[in-house]
Amino acid sequence: MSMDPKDTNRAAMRPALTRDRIVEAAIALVDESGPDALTMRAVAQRLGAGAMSLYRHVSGRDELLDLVLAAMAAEVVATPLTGDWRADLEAIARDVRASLLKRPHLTVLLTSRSGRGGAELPLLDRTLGVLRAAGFGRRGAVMANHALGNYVAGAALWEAVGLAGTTGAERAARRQAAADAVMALAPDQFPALAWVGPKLIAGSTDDRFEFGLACLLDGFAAYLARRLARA
Amino acid sequence: MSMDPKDTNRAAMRPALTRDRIVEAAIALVDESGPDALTMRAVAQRLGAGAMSLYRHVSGRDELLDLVLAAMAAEVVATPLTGDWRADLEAIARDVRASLLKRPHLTVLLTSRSGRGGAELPLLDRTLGVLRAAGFGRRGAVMANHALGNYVAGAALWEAVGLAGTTGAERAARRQAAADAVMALAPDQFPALAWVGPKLIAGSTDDRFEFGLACLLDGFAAYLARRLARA
DNA sequence: TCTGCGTGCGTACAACGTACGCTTGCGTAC
DNA sequence: GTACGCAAGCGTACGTTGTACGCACGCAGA
Repeated sequence: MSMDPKDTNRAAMRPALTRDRIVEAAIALVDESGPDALTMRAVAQRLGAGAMSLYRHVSGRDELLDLVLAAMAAEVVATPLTGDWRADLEAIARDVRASLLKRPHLTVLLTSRSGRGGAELPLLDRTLGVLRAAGFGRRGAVMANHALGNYVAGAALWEAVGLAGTTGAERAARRQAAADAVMALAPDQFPALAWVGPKLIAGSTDDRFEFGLACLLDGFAAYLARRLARA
Repeated sequence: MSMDPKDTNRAAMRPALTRDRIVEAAIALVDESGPDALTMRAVAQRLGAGAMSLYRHVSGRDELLDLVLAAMAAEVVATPLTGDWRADLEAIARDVRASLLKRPHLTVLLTSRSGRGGAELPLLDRTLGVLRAAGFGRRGAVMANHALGNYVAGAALWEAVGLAGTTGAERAARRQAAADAVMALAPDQFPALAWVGPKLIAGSTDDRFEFGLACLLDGFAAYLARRLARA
């Protein structure tokens, strides 16, 4: 009797709860329904489980968020390095940005949370390695890493916040509305804004990202040149 | 009887509720007790009022957050411009960073929220004006503005998250703990990390900010030089 | 004096995170 | 076969949150 397959009165006929399955469900939930949807009850329901069952595998909502962050960090692709430091740093920056923008809701959710888990350590090591090979000293490498990280994080966060309205059409409409609002301002109050005019929303966000990245790397190159000249 | 000063059975003997007073109380609350303390009930209590009274002046928590954001943006000091574009951009970047770091809790709270109010327009106009005078074209000015904004926002956010543990002593301890954790890693797993070693936390955050800022502005200068050469 | 009407607030409700303790089924010792 | 222990799952309950609803009061105009 105990082996009777009909004995499914328990909801036990399901893949069993694990940390990984919980994290996966949480990510899917946020992807579909936005950051506010990440509640313990919703995650549990998605797994066909009761809310309190999650606490057998996760110490609480906070830890779940940390695990989600770690899972995202682990997903950052590791483009093979070429040996050209500039190309390598560009690749790293683009990969990280792409990973963050793939899940804008989570990006917004997670930027207000430090790296409590060490999930970003491989990325950090990669970046520092490239900087070292490029000729940076220890101090310079640390500072350059921070500069690059700050820029990429800031850009991705800004874009992710703007992507909160999910659909592409809605995003375009919002951009246009913002531009119209700016255009409607008194030109004498904001002369520079009036000067740029519609160009304020011209160009893709990709282009903007690349511009800033190029400027930053130009700065790195200049620093390296000065450093080399001193030696 | 109605004019009897003893008629204070109502709690009406208080400065009266206004949007401004509510926003002010909210900011003070977050400053003192962290982002989680910003609840409608807590704000009301700080004003000696009932929770629902706030809703006469503010449509809800969301609008209150927007108002707080606007108040912070309005607080950014406007250092007089010198005419030297590089010095002016540096001053703007430092002012914004300083304003954000003055209230790290609020910075964390607000970065996940786009500028729904137009409070940052004066700043935007200022920056674009400097870029225009520096010789940027419309498109270039917009991109440079974004690059600078992304960097400053990213740096300030990152620092603000780290500053969540309020006291200076606690911050230092946390930094040291993080460094120790990194040092304890297997050097063969993270060779570049082992290479930088204790330098990972050397230097002030101010220095790091200045380094990235200088690199970015070097990149701007290079762009301007190329642009001038083409013309 | 009567009639609004804006301001403040008390109550109530749904949703949240989660502490506590019960049930249930399996692995092992006798 | 029987008893036991243990871990996984979950039901209930509590405190806290944002806020909808409607009442009470004091002052303006008739």
